[in-house]
Amino acid sequence: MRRSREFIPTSKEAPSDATLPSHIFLSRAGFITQVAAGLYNYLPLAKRVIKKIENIINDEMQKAGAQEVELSFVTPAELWAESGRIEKFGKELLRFKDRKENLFVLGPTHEEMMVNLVRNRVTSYKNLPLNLYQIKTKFRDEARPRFGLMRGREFIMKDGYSFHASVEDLDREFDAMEAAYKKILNRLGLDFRVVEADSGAIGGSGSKELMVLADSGEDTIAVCSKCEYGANIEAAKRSARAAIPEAPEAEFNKFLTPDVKTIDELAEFFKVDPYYTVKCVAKRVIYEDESEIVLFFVRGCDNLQEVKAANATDALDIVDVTEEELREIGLKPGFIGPLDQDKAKHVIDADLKDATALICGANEQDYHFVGVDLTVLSDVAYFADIAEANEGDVCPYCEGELSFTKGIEVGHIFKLGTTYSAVLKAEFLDENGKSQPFIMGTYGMGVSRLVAAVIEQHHDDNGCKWTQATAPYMVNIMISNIKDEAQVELGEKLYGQLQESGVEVMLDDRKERFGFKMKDAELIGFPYTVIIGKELVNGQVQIYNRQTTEKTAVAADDIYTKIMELL
RNA sequence: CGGGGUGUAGCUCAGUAUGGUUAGAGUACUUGGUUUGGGACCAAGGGGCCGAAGGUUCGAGUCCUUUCACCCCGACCA
Repeated sequence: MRRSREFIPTSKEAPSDATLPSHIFLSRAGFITQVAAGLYNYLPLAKRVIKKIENIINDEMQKAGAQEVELSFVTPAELWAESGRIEKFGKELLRFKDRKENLFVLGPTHEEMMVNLVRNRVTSYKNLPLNLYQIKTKFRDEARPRFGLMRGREFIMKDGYSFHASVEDLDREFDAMEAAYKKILNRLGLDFRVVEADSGAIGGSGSKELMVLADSGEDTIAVCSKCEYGANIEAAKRSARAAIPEAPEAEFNKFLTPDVKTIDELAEFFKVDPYYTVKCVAKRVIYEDESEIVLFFVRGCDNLQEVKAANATDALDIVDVTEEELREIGLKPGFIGPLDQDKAKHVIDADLKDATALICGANEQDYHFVGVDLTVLSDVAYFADIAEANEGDVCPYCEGELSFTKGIEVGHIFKLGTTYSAVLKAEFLDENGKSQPFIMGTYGMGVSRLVAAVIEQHHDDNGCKWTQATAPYMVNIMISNIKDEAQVELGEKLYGQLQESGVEVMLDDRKERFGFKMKDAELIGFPYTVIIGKELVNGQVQIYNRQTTEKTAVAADDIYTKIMELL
């Protein structure tokens, strides 16, 4: 393509609200423009990148035996009512009526549609397994879209669904999809981690996220220093502490602790490590029809992990409570301990099971207990893993240390089991002629988010640095001075040669100055720019490598061969 | 959904406390000229319902009311 002809509106300034590099550079380099909150147009360059990513996904899905379909974007709300998700998804589902007053939604994900497609069409175990996927625009009416393509309301996602006759077969497919997803991300040239994750609202067991590592990532992930273990902070596990501080020695007793309310104050007051204190985090736990106050107890050195807490209580949601609400049910904020079980439901962190030598609130204004032995609660209290892993904690699988890093969630795979097939009555006949719901898996990958993720991981102050697999064009031929006939001649010749060879090449034939065109090339991020400029009189041109930002001199006669070697 | 902010040229923004010629700058765009290795310079141009509706006033970008949109922090987020 000739740069003078292609629609690439680059600009010096980014939209005022853009904060992430991907948002800034994709806007400035003319890949995307914003239309409304969370809605973007993809311009020619972005479209090329998207197609490349889609091609790689298609290729790997093909190899893994998955089949591509495309389901309608507008979907009948009835299906969502049938699965019960019309309530759960809430306002994120964009609903509207057609001229006949029938209610429809714009698909935010397609479990229902895919199950509906397969049910009553696949009816025998002989036709299983089956893996169907699509790459399609999705719509979620996010409360707060932000970060450009990273979190739009309209976005492109590859979503796949597999159907199996047995759990073992689902496990096999799940592993195969994980392997395929890894191949895709490797081919795209991304640095990523596969991490254990919370299953979220969609339900199911076995859930892994594919995280592209980038400082701007919205998710915190814990990774082990020694083994492959990685997990979203929401699901991160840990082994018991290796170095346990020396235990304070004290007989069980009640102590006057006036105004000592926080863990810091408490640890300071008794001169003990916070490890030996008990922290109470009170929350209001929301269920489908009701809510209640639940007291969560963790060690003073730990924090409550709310997703774990919600899972431990089967809650739909967890919200903060005020001190006033606690007083109303007879609790003393700042002095709440786990020994009185009668005022509210308790959940105690598993790490406190059988713990001794503790200091905790006495449920009495200005008093704490010391020398507390929680073994008395071992059989009566409810213990669960509700504490958030900390940096420096011990890996649950080896003796390595956990550290935190930020990641962009670009893929999520789950074992759904029969969650959807059961409610939607999608069944097949097994070997014994018995009717069974399909055992399902689901595999998502954010295509438009991947475009942003590539830039988050591959950019510098001057712009994008596309990886070889994602670059909209591999080579940019820059004619420094368009009035110099020799430069134009060589540029045109090389342009023709590269096109002949099937190289995706751009010819910058604009009547602009050298600096302007270089800045533009860097902003867009072509992997290689051939600079045909003033050195041509000496028979030399240069290759600018966007990755290394180095320029290499090459004899003009050899430039075609040199470029072909690089690709 | 709570709290806050902003809507003026394609883009980034002044101007609004105190109403008053024809509404500005930078950038981008058009034309001519100079320039040609890191977003150049000179000159001449085109481009605005000042988010929308209503009101106050002789007069509103500016004051009042309503409304819409976008953004930021938080909650939420397969």
